[in-house]
Amino acid sequence: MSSKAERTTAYIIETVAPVFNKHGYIGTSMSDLTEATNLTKGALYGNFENKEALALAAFEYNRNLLLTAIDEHLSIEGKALAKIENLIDFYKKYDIFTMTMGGCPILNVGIDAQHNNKLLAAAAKETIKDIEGKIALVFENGINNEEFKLPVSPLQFSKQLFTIIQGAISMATVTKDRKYLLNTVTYLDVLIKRELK
Amino acid sequence: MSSKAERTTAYIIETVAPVFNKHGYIGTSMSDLTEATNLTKGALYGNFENKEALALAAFEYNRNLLLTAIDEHLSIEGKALAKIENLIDFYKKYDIFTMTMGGCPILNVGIDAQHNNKLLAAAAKETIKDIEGKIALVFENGINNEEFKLPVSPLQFSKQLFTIIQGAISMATVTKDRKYLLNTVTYLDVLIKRELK
DNA sequence: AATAATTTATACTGCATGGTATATATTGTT
DNA sequence: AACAATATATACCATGCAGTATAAATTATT
Repeated sequence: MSSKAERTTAYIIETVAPVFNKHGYIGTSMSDLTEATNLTKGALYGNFENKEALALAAFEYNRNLLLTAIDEHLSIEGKALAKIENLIDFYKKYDIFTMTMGGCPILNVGIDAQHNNKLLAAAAKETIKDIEGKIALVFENGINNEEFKLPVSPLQFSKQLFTIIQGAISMATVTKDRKYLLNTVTYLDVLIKRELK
Repeated sequence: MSSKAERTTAYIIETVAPVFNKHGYIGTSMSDLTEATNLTKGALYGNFENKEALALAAFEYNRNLLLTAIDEHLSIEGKALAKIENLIDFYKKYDIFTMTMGGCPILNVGIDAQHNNKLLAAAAKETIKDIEGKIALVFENGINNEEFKLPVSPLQFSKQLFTIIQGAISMATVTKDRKYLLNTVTYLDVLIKRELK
């Protein structure tokens, strides 16, 4: 069983993660975190070196939640096209999925950290690369199994797909209107079936 | 001619605008602004009520730069399709266009202000609505002139177009890779011509 | 040119910030 | 159960924050 120390560290991370994701690195104060966790500064600084280490752990936590969900949706039984459609379907409720984490971590951290924290900005960028790679892998399998052909390389197609998805997330976030997610997803379903020949 | 006071107010806004856009509302301190403007707090508070009023004026300034550029690209001589293509072409160099303002104001302010400042968040949302309306108007004209037909309403098509564009901007921003803009624009050119029948 | 009005600079609030030193409490080990 | 090790709480830095009162300097008006 995990030690008490390990459990509080984990508790801190998961409690702190949505706070950082919502208010950003600079927008989150240490007292915001003591308030959220009901712990004192001593506890936080005993478990993490400083605010930056906390923010990085928080992002990594959200990032893993997201990557795990994507993996799950891409690893269902069936053909590559079904996996992709399943992933697209996941983004239909992406606002609900990201609700507990306080919004899309890639977008929030990626934009917030851009001019405020290099490590966080790099982590957001890396996460995009990871997701694009995961999607590209499924497209590759589809091609190898002679399921369909693509007009461009698997990675390029994956990038274009994720760009549109991320556009829907951005618009839905800024306008607080989930219709952007719904409409984009239905559009993507049509698009995918048309492009994959 | 404008008075000295009017000119300094304008000077403050245009100097402060990129600072706010880069570092966000909370991430920008009054001393950041005195440093950027080479003015003192007295001068800033003499021209603006508080930090929030400064941030709002700064966003409005960037917003107007953007809306003006969009208007210009949509008001060239010729058919509706040419106007749309001209707008899409504008976004190919959007990173360069937004460089002096420190990135896309809609995205930066829209995400940053989300949980930190209601007025700024509302302003970003409103700007999206304005842009969508402007694009939709062009599509409407194209339909009325029997230039083409659309699979959905002009506003809906405009929203879908802008969602993809904003996706490219988000991805290019977070990954610091302008290829997302270039590739998305070339993709949109194909898409538009295919959809407009 | 003299004066009134306005604008800017200076100096200063009170409060919040990230971080630390140390005392206290809790945990794990023998 | 006793003790050592570790984790947490408390109290405290120095610094930075938004904002203000007032003095100095600059405009604008007569």
